[in-house]
Amino acid sequence: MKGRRVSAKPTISDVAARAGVSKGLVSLALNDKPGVASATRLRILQAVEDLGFRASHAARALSSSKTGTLGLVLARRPEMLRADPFFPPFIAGLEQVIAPIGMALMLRFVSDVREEKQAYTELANGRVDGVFVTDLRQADPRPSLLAELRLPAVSLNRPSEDSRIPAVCLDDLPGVRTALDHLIALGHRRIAHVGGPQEYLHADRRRSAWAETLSAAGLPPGSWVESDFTAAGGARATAELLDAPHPPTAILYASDLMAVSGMAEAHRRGLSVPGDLSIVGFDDAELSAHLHPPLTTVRTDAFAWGQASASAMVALLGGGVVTDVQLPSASFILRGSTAPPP
Amino acid sequence: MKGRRVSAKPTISDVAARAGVSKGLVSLALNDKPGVASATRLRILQAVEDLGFRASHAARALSSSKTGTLGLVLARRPEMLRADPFFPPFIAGLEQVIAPIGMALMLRFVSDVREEKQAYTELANGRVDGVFVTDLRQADPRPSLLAELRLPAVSLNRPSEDSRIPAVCLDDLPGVRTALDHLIALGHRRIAHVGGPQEYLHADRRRSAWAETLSAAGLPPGSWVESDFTAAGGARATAELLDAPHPPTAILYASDLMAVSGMAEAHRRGLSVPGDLSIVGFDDAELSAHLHPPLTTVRTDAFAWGQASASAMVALLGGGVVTDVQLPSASFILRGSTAPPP
DNA sequence: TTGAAAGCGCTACCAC
DNA sequence: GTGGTAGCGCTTTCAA
Repeated sequence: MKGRRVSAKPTISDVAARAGVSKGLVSLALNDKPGVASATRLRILQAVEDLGFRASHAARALSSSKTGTLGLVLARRPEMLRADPFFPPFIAGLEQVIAPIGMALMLRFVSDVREEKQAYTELANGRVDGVFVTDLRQADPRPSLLAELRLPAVSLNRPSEDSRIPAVCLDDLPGVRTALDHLIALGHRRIAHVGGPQEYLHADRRRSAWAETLSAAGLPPGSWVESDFTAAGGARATAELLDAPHPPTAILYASDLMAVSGMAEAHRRGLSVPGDLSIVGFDDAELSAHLHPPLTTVRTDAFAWGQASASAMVALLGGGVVTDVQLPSASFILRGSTAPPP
Repeated sequence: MKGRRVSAKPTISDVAARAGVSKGLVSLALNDKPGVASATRLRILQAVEDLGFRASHAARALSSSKTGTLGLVLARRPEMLRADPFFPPFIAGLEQVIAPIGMALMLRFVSDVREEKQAYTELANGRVDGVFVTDLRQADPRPSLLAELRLPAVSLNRPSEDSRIPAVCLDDLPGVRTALDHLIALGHRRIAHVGGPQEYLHADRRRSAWAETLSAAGLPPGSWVESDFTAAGGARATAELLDAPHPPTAILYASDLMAVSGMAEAHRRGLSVPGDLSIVGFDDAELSAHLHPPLTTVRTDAFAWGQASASAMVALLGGGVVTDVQLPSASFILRGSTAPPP
């Protein structure tokens, strides 16, 4: 027999039949579109309720060519991802704005550029409506790839090259400048830097802000080493800096993780922090405020960044003209790991 | 005119036309199904290549009722998520097995049980083919919800209640037992515990393993406090333990994050670690090996857990009979934060 | 305001 | 082996 199978999910046709209207009307009512008499609308909504109807995403995606999902592809080595304090709150911020409007996030982890390209290509193929571009790199291939793929995108900060991708910007510089000004005011003259891979725009920018602030203050160029955002890397870089003939009295790190392992390296050498060596991190990780001494650092609001990025994406997909958004800059968090030089 | 629009994505019909065959055959060829002459198959593949054709996910999902996506919903407070060392490698493990077969992961963050239920309900509605159930809780509502939703699932460890959900199990106990045996062998008699929220099965199990091992060794019950997996919580719990009339000489924590902030709390009180207080964490976070002293801890292979979970899911969706999988147990990592009691 | 019907781009079934 | 055709469950015209 052709009757309603016992436990099959109700379809829009079932709703239409029960409400005594056509499928088309049900569709209009469900999507809050105009042109449905309110009595009819009520009847339809009642039928939806009675049947426990929920529209199929797949069907909706096919006929409207909107998936209701957004993509985030993360290209990083596992160790770098492991302790990254940025993405959890960033994603939470995204979710806070997209979940209420029925959208969801698709996540991809990739380990090299080839996989990355493939991931975007697959996502562009009817899996997502748009993607967030994070961790901008030098000569980043993604803006042009995404343009080619015609995949809407929102980027975190502005890519170096021109592109039509709207950007949600958050300036790290004020935070690191304030940190350095504080160190300089304390009397430090040899302030070193442990940076992230300079391939990343943000790592490069933090390093140049450091260099420029030193120079603006009339100090000689400081020493620095390019590290990799891992704990091991931070310790190694710190050792290298401390082994130099004229070791620094303060070190600015591009991440809290590296700063903390750098602090441990200093302790291992019998140096006290901040007595013998001042340390400034970057990120304000969950742990940082609870260390001994608590870590002086620079904070970036990843949650707000997520919210703003998601809002920009929603506006973009809605066909709006999206202009760049500027978020409050990174801020300096003064805690206990900085003091006058010995 | 009705011709091919200049830049529209090619469809399966375009491929069929170019190869001079029917859509059905193209579908068979694309999905490696039998019944296509190899010469024909070659011709089809060539046409696919020429046109740069990629099958639409939405269309495939609708007609096959398989989305090719898997869901992961994380219900936790933002602070707990922020520094969680488990999910990044777990997700990387999932990706390693699902990405090569064209599947992707959909992520949802929710903050309470109501949102959680809604998230699963939405995912069940044609957004994913199955979900991973993590962070099992006491009287967890999810097994029955998922059964009701008829949403295939794989859980990490076995829910307390009976359920047909296949589980991928990893036993924490051996790791914590070995850790305690080590402490006991060192001469410790007052070994305290800072646990996670006991609502979580894994937190509860770690606590009972601690209690049982003490008792099995003939020691009196130790003191413990229920904390929340945050750095602040770990420090607070440690202070409470240390303020007691007979403070412990060693503390076993349910997470590295709590252990590290506990260590800082000890330092703040002028206690040396491990001289005055021995500390054992749980997780082996990225930072832990690079602390001073390096943290003795218990390690769980989250990446392997992800791989195994994904494999179980693939088998489950493939219609196979999936039996529980047992992974190697958590292992004890002896480093520098443990020593004989003062 | 409403109904009927034509797709969206695939998969799957049934003939030949 | 292969071609035709009927859906999958929606959205979106176009008439009425």
